[in-house]
Amino acid sequence: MQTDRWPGLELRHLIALRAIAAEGSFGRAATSLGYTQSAISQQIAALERIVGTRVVSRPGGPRRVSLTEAGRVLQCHAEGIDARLQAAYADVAALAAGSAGPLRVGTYQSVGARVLPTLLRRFGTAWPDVDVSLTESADDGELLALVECGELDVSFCVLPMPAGPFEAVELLRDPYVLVVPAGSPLARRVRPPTLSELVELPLIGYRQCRTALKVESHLRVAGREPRIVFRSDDNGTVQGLVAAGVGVALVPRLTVDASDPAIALVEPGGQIPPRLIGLAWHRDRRRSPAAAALVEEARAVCREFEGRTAAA
Amino acid sequence: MQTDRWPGLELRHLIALRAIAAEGSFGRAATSLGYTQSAISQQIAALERIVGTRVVSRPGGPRRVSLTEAGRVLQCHAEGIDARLQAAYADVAALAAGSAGPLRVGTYQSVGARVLPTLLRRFGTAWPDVDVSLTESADDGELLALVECGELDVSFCVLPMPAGPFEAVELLRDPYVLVVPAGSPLARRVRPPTLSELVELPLIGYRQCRTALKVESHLRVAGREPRIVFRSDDNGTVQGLVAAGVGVALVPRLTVDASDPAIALVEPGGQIPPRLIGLAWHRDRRRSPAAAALVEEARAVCREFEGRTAAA
DNA sequence: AGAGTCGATCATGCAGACTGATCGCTGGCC
DNA sequence: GGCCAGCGATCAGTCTGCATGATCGACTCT
Repeated sequence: MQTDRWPGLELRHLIALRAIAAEGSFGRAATSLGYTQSAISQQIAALERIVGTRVVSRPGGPRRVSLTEAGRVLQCHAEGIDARLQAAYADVAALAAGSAGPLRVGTYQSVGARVLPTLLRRFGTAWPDVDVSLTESADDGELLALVECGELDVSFCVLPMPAGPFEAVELLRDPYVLVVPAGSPLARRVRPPTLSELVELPLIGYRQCRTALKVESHLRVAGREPRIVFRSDDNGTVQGLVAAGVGVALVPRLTVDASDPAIALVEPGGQIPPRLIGLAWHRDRRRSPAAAALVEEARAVCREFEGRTAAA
Repeated sequence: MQTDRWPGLELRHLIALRAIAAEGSFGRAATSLGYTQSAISQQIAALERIVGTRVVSRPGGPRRVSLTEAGRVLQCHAEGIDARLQAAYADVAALAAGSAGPLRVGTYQSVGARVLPTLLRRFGTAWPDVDVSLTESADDGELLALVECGELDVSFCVLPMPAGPFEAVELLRDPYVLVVPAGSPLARRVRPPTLSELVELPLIGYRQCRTALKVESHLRVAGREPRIVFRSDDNGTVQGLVAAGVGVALVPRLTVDASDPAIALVEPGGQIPPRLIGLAWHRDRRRSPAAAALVEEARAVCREFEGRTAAA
């Protein structure tokens, strides 16, 4: 343990450092932690004595203090340690709940509608004791944040992931399709529309989805700004707007309910890279047998799913 | 910080837990930490009060204590936190040393002889202030352990790496070649020798190299046990033994000094996957500009190197 | 049954963490 | 230019709480 390098270092020192970084002042950090300014002053003094370097630069006078470079490095590691403690807490809590404990899964609409039903049904028969709880969000970054702080055990996500203490497996490649009204002339076309044709169309887009931004910037490569006539994060709404003739939508196939007679799907021409859907978990957390089984089951379900759509 | 989940938790509790896991007894853990048994007893009691679960199972009587499952989970996270603290220490120490500080690089013989000279020469002219110190080992696991505890900044390694808090880039693919004595009939063969022919030959192997084991098990697939007539970890020795006619050696091309007139190189037939050489660093440590530059320079050097050998 | 080993517990002593008050410094304001 | 407000450093005092040492109870092995 750190015994041999930084004897005397305590978590409370790192907590104080972090509070100072957040508040920009010893006094405010103190009140935010329920201490007095004097206590914080002494804690930082102790910390600096331990690490042997100044970690907070005090400009003097009524100016905000800031971390030195060493302080910033230290704070970064403090965040990592904090994350690890959160993971430990989540693990111990999960262990205390036992195998009957909840398995908390993050998901979003498209995955939820297509692969989750099958997955949950199969998993439920294999692990009847585990009760799965779902958390849905339109933005997978939000879900990953919950995974990071231990409030979710696994979560669907779009690959590549933002940086963080995560591990993930790729589940399936979800190609983009163009959703058009059923009667549209586009639906009868033989040649797929090119990227530059796509840019000309009135598009219905998402509001805050990370993948949607990527697709739009992809369209932008064609030279012109895509014309987004409406934004919604609800797949049903997007599809309904297309059916109503408001515009067309370039969306991952999984988000589409293909049985809707009011719309038709068109393969877009330009090579738009498919959306990669994965299943992610906390790198540093213990993988419970149930969670591991869920991941395996999800892979199996998605393999079948891809096989089916490829055959169709 | 953990303030909000486990108030009162201190590093010393985790240290005590770890000592108990290592020693198997409160008393021995106490003496190993310089405490009394009573103190350890109270620390574990406090820890269990904080996390809300028993973390050490005390069988009673003169039997070894052991960690409960929760305890083991906690200890695993404690190791991670310890590693993070070591990384923090290394980072702060490196920062204190300034840009003139040492850049400690782990390497092994073959890389050292072929790519390091060029790399160091170029890096030295670009970063004259940085003094690079080298640590050599025949086993890259040893080097990675030094990276993990912060005593090396970057290290060459063979991919895929053992698990650990590492990141790495692939530098080059190093194909295996068969080293035979210069006069050997093998050197004049047109068709490359097959795997099953290789197994028949007297082989000179390595002693403790992780990659060597992989190659030998690869040969074993051919059905028969390869006949290792001698083992050495020194590339020069291996090559000398081949030259002396003791046997032949199946080694990565980088380890061979091709200018030696006493030996000849033969392309082996069976598809032996090439050795992948990478450069690894600690995932959680700050990448100093010098270290990042070294990595980039190494990639450049190896790209050229591969181009040259591919052309030859 | 007795000896020996181990952890739990209790009273005690003490280090060190926090408090509250005070001082010195700096920048902004009149 | 002088005053004031805000900030951190410092110091003495208090008190929490950690470690100590002795003792007790539990258990195993002989």
